Amino acid sequence: MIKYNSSKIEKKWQKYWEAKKFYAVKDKATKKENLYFLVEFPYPSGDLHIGHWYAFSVPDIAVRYWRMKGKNVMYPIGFDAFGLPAENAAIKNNLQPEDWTRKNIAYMTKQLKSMGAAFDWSRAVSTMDLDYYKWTQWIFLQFYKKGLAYRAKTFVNWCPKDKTVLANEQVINGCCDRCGTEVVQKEMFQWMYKITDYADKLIDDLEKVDWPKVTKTAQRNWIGRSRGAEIHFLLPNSTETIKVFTTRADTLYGATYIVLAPEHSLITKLTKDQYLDSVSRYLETTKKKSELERLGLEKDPPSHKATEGQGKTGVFTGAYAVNPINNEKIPIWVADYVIGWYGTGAVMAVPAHDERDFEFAKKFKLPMKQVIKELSNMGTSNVPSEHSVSGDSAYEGDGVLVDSREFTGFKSEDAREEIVEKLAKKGLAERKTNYKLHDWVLSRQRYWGTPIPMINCPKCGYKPVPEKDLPVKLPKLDDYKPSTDGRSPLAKAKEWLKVKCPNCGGKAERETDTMDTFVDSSWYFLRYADPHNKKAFADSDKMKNWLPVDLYVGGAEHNTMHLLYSRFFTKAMYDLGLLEFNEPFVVRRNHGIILGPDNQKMSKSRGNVINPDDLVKKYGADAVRMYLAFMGPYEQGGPWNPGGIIGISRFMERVRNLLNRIVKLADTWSKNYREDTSVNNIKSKKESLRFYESAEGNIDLSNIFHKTIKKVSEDIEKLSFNTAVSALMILLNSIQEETTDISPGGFKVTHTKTRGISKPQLETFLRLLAPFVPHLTEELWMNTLGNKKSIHLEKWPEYDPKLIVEETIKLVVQVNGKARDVIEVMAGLDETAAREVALGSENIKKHIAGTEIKKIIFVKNRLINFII
RNA sequence: GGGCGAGUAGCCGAAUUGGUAUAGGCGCAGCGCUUAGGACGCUGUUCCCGCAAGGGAGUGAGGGUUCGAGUCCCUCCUCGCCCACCA
Repeated sequence: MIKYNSSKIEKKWQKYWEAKKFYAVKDKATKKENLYFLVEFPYPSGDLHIGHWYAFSVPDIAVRYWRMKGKNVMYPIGFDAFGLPAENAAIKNNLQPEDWTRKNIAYMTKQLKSMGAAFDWSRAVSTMDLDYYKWTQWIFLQFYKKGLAYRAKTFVNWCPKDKTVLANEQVINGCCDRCGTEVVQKEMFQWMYKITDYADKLIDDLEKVDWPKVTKTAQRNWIGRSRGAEIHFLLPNSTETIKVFTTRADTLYGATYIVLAPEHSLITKLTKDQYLDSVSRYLETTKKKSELERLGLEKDPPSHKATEGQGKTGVFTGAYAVNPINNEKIPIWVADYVIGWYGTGAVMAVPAHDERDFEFAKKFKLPMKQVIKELSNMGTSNVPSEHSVSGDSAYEGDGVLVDSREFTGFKSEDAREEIVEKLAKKGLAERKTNYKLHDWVLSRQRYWGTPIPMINCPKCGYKPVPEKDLPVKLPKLDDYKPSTDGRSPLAKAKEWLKVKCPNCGGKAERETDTMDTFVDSSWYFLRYADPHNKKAFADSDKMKNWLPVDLYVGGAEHNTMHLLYSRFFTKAMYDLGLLEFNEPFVVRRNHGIILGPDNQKMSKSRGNVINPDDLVKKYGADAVRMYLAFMGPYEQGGPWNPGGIIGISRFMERVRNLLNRIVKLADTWSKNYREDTSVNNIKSKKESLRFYESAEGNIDLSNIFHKTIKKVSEDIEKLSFNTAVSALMILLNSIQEETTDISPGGFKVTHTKTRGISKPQLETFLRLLAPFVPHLTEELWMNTLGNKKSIHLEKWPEYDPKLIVEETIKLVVQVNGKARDVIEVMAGLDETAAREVALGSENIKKHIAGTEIKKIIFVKNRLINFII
């Protein structure tokens, strides 16, 4: 056999497909429905890892399948080119970020092409291209006009190492998600996107999309909608009130003190003189605390366990507030367990019914008052509650109110309504919904990003760059390193900085912050529909052809970042009349992560990194693709099994040998021996030939063929690639059992079972394999079988439901639920006949002998169960 | 602490949704390939008793529902991911 030179053959076909422009999809194809399959575009880190292969080459199977099914499938690719890692790497290597990134893009493009995926390179976009970020800026301006982009002073997450602000979503356990440095809180002026305007829609519209449950719940929790009320606590001798947010107005009678976050604006005003010292000391210490310390967490990132016994801290202000429901005077404390930015930054503490308040009250010996009783204790009010105040925990559940004047006896859910209602009439409360979601801080004090198209005029303030002046080009800077003062490096571009105010024409300066990379990637999927448009981010007719995205495959790490931002962009652009849909991705599927062979996350320091280039060199791209599809459920990922890929390699070799043998045999025989009856073994050889040339093929194989077509089709549609590969292996096993086996030296028939396979059947087999191993099947299709047109332009085989129906089935015969025999019977056998057959079995007779059959359970075409 | 998911052979994993548990692959073992070679072919491969026929046990642990449970319900254990003082 000729050795299969995978790298040579794969390159050959990649060039052929590219030259023929197979994958450059037209916006419209006659009589073909458009499908838009999207994978998350890669960050140009410089090297394609196995995870990229998993993310891109496996969905490519579905892309190729749907193309063969007659759809016009767009499968675009691009680069998320701006961002911190590129800039940091460039600093390290003493290069310009642009040069570093362009070099990586060039190299990764080469690597990506080696996958043999059906990417449409003619639509490739890169977020660092002027043509692209012009529109990132343009969209910013549209948002700005509608008040969806604004500048404000706010507490932000500041990474001291990367010297930039981070969005909330980019802070993991109080640390920078890029470098792991502990984040500090800083109050700064920042540009923000008003994503909070869309909080409700972002939650409610999750109903409309087919997304993984985890992603949906992650988004719901992240947005964190909670419905409750704001209650006003009065300050004696003052017109001011302290507003607190609560979801538990039913516990209002149990409020025994008020807690203000250290950031609360009223603290200095209301603190009594003799407490000023201790309060200001407390504020100082909290300021110095990191997020982690404030949470009472250990600093060690791996554990992050709550430190035992450390407990809560706080200080009394000397002031009191009046509970509006019962006019009780309760003390006002300051404690950092209350978060400044959430709700009103103040809470009413109900230690009897809230764990945190309980802990605090216990430590500072503050009173506790039980006002809720568990429902199970109803009617037995003399029995002390299990969760009495003197216990060691608070009762946080709903129940029945006690000690709450006219509301005593109310159920929690009713009391919540009634109490707020009563106070609202006096203007002392209002219903309120709060969200955990913050506005999205989009400005970054770094160089390598999209410049924010704003101008700061000393007279007129911030003014947008006129649209005609877009793009605001990112200037080349010799020293682009971040500065310690928090000012963006762009401030160093002295000439670039100077600009006329669009309002008054006076001297002004450009905004020097750049945008978060997540802004760039929040709309890239729109650009693919019309990537070369000079007049708009995308033409609306072209968008109609493709959008919204039909299937978006990517990693679960984007659940609360990219996927949330993209949805916000889509909704905001929809409201601006720029889009005709308000959800960007109809179907979303998360892929798993490939771990190292040691079941650990791949990392250089662990030395468990699998390099796809080496694998491609050794086994070929086809084998790598197919193995990744085969190794397990796609959503699950899992450890890389170094031995496993050999199985795929063997499978491919068997396919090759099968084709080569049969074609060679057929050729030789049709040329030399068709009419010759004198040669030994002529019968079986002739029979093989007859099968090969017959149109209907081997009837004995048609059942397995049609079953496989059905199975593989359904599995690909479900993205259940591993079981699809399995089915193909089973098919090959069946074919080989039924086919001529020839030794390499000659035409010796070694098996008696030989029945042969027809050319149409072989071709069907290759078509089924084409999405999985595009290069191998193309080689066999065009070279071995001599077809003129590419297999990737072929139609996907259809199955005939009639040929899937089994003639016989295996009837399982059970006695008392235990399988005792399996009998092959005609399909569709009814109970009476089945019982007769089953009772004929010796083994069944043995088990039933001497007893009476009490009951028979019969499942057609499956089993019969005798209960004795 | 909360949420979600998972646990099946030596390993990766299947299982028509409640109907023969372990398909397919890896690994391992045996045999074959009238020249070698293997990324070749065939056969076997859950455990225990048995020459075999056959029987018993068996899907993290324990219990339940059912003629029948990997699948449904309850309790618990382990692992993974996400969130986390959000009032």
